[in-house]
Amino acid sequence: MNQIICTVDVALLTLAEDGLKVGLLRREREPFKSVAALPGGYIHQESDNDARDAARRVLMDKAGIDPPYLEQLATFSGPARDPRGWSVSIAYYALVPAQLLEQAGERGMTLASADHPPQLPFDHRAIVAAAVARLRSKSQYSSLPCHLAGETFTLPQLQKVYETLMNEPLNKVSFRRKMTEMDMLDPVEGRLESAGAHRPAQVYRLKAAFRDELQLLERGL
Amino acid sequence: MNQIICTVDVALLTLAEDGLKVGLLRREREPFKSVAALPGGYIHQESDNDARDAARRVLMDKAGIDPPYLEQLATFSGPARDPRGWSVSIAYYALVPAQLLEQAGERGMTLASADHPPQLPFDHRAIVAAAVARLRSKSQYSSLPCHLAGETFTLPQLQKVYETLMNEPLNKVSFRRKMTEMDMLDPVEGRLESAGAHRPAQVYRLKAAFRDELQLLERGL
DNA sequence: TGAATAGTGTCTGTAAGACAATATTCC
DNA sequence: GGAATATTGTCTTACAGACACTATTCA
Repeated sequence: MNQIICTVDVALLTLAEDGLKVGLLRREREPFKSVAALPGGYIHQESDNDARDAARRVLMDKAGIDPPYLEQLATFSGPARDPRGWSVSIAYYALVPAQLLEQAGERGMTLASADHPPQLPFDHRAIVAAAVARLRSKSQYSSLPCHLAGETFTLPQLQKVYETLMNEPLNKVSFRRKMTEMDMLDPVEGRLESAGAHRPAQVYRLKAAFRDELQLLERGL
Repeated sequence: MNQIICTVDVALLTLAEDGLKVGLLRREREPFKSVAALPGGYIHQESDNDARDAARRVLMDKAGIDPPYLEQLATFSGPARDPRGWSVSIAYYALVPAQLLEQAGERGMTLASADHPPQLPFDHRAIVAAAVARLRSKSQYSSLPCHLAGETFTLPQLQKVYETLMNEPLNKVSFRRKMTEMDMLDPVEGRLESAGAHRPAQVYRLKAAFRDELQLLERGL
């Protein structure tokens, strides 16, 4: 009997100077051997305790990345998305600060625009589009973007992250009021200077309670 | 080689007098034969064009229901959730007005509390919990609850639906302002009287554009 | 006419955005 | 001191909720 192919794929998202990026790797095997695609692979029944485990394993094995934020996105399925036959891909998306991706660059990972990705095999463009939509949607009313800002960051930096994701300028006073209200940041001793001759900004880090769990806002922004 | 089991399960949600309900069917086969569970079944590679098709087919075949709203919820997976072995269940949730479920009652469907479901096989309780959480979350800021109100409904009826889902009373004036702002309802000619001696309410129906697509609110409620 | 609920007008408090003043750093 | 950006204070505007009034039906 013809069996359904069960895989996981991960849209690894990060924020670069020129916008939101998705990480791609050249495929090591057929189909689409040596074509750039989302990191993905078969579920291993012996070693994976669930699909999330499989996604983590794939990221670690193929890119050397242990993502600080990983969430199930959606499952893509059908007879035509994979030339090998009827397939199911449980898709995840991960958020990684730009710094962390540098290591992965050495392992062959390249970054492509997440908003206008190049041609990709399978239905990976649909997966990327869904990941970007999910990220943008959740950015409206949650702490999700913090995971793109890195381990520590200043409020002006974090505001720029939100602004890039939401694609609109935010009111500085309102933004700070919201961040205070969310009560999810811890100030880090010492401060940080930016480009130079001006007042340095306070450095913050996400409170431990919000590393794995999102903080939601009642009214958005 | 041991193959992964690929199934779909559907949490069929409806609103009764005493709260949110989930539809259960007695299983026709092993495992858990004749135990009440969510409607579900194998993906059929020959006939299903994707997992959503499988979910529709399962609902139609086993309950005779063509749900007005059906959305992918999440995928549950692991070696232990199904005694047959490592399995993947692509879970969906469907919203059905109470009226529509009456037909299904004749086909053996029973309703259980969705908030406090009885013991269920597999990880069906987790699926129900996820479906309820998703519904409640989306009710805050979208037109989703309309699909529980039936084909046509009055604004007071719709407000009660929202109130039940959100588990809090809503301001009448604000609620109506929001509904007007969302601009998703068409008034139906004629009116409707409720329990009797008082002014009848205008009957509305969802505009066609919002039958399959949700309308989202900027600020919630 | 009275009871009951539908639908609307209006006031008030709260929260978001605009604007601007103050703070702190490097040169 | 001057430039530049961080941070905070305050005013204005928009919107959500409270309250109350009008509308419409049935008995």
